[in-house]
Amino acid sequence: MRADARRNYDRIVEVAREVFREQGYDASLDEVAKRAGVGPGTLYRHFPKRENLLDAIMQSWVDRVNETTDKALAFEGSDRELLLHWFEDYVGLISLHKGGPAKITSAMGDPNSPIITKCKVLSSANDRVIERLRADGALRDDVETLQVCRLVGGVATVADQGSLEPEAVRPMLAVVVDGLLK
Amino acid sequence: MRADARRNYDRIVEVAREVFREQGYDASLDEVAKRAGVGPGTLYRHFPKRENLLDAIMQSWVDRVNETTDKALAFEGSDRELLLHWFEDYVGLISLHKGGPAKITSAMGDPNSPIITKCKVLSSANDRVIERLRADGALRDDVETLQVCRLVGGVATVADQGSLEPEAVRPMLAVVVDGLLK
DNA sequence: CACAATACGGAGAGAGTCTCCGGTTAGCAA
DNA sequence: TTGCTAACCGGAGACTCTCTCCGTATTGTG
Repeated sequence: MRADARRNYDRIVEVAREVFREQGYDASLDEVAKRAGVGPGTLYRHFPKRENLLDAIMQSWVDRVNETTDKALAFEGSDRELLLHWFEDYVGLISLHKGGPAKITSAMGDPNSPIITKCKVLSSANDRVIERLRADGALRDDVETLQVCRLVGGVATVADQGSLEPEAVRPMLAVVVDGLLK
Repeated sequence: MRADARRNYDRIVEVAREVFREQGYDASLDEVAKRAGVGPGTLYRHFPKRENLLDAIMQSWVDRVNETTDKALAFEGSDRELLLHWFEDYVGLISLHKGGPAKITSAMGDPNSPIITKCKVLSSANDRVIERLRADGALRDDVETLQVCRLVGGVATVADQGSLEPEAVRPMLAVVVDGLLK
């Protein structure tokens, strides 16, 4: 990759992160290009689809997912509390910007999504927590990771679209937790 | 309302129902107008916002909600089965077209939404079921209707956006049911 | 049958997406 | 340094969708 291309690529990602945070995932890409000081052509060459841009934005986010999971697993307390905290973390992780929870959760089941590798990261993280609980014998038998991701993703999506406070989200997550544990 | 206005109004609603079913809630409104044989001006005069059109579409749907609720309450079986069946019905009721679950569920908490009266209908229906279970002493103490609507709406939203089969949705609803019952 | 009042519809402004291609620049070889 | 070429840039513009404005047409009434 040529140096000027790299420069533009990085700048676009940086600006897009900012714009998406301000205006949500539906923000105008031409505005992103404008703010990054490049033409629309440059943006669309680097990121043919909106989701390719999202994928690039989420590159650095992977580390945060893993760190968060480590901390969640190191938690000392009841299984119930552990799972509830993890779900709250999970919601936080996918709520990067307005529209994020829906986008990420629906990409979860689509092998052709440009952000599928990011979904895999998240799914694996969730799996670590689930397996830990399963090993404790705390979980119901028929629970699978994808299902859990969808359930918690659903709560996050509703919270995102209804601009709910964390205090309104917790009780919903608690219901899911209770439904999953023995 | 003048006769020609009434005619156009009805025709637009009828066509919109069809177009939304075919293409989802994001369908072009100009296309709706075109198919209804009216100009865009006419459509936007009757329905200033997309949601006003949705509200009109859902007018006849109210009866179906009430009928479905009656049937659900007449169910003879365990509380768990009753609630699971009701949730499946609920998902079906809000899955009128692609984008429906998200739209309806997020309008649930917004008093200014044009479809708020429809949300109230749904919320009341859900309340009837919840209260019946509460009277049986089957429910946890801190359960409230709005929360339940959001939880099930979240599942429906995820299912809608991921084009999930009913067989994939049922286990998720079962988790919610187990989390709500004592 | 005439005449308000009401409603129609399409041209077009504005915003967003995305492409195409003439012009520019980086990086390398001499 | 200079010159060359592959790689890259950027913006004009085609297309789509939303929504408005206003001259024209239709309805229902006195």
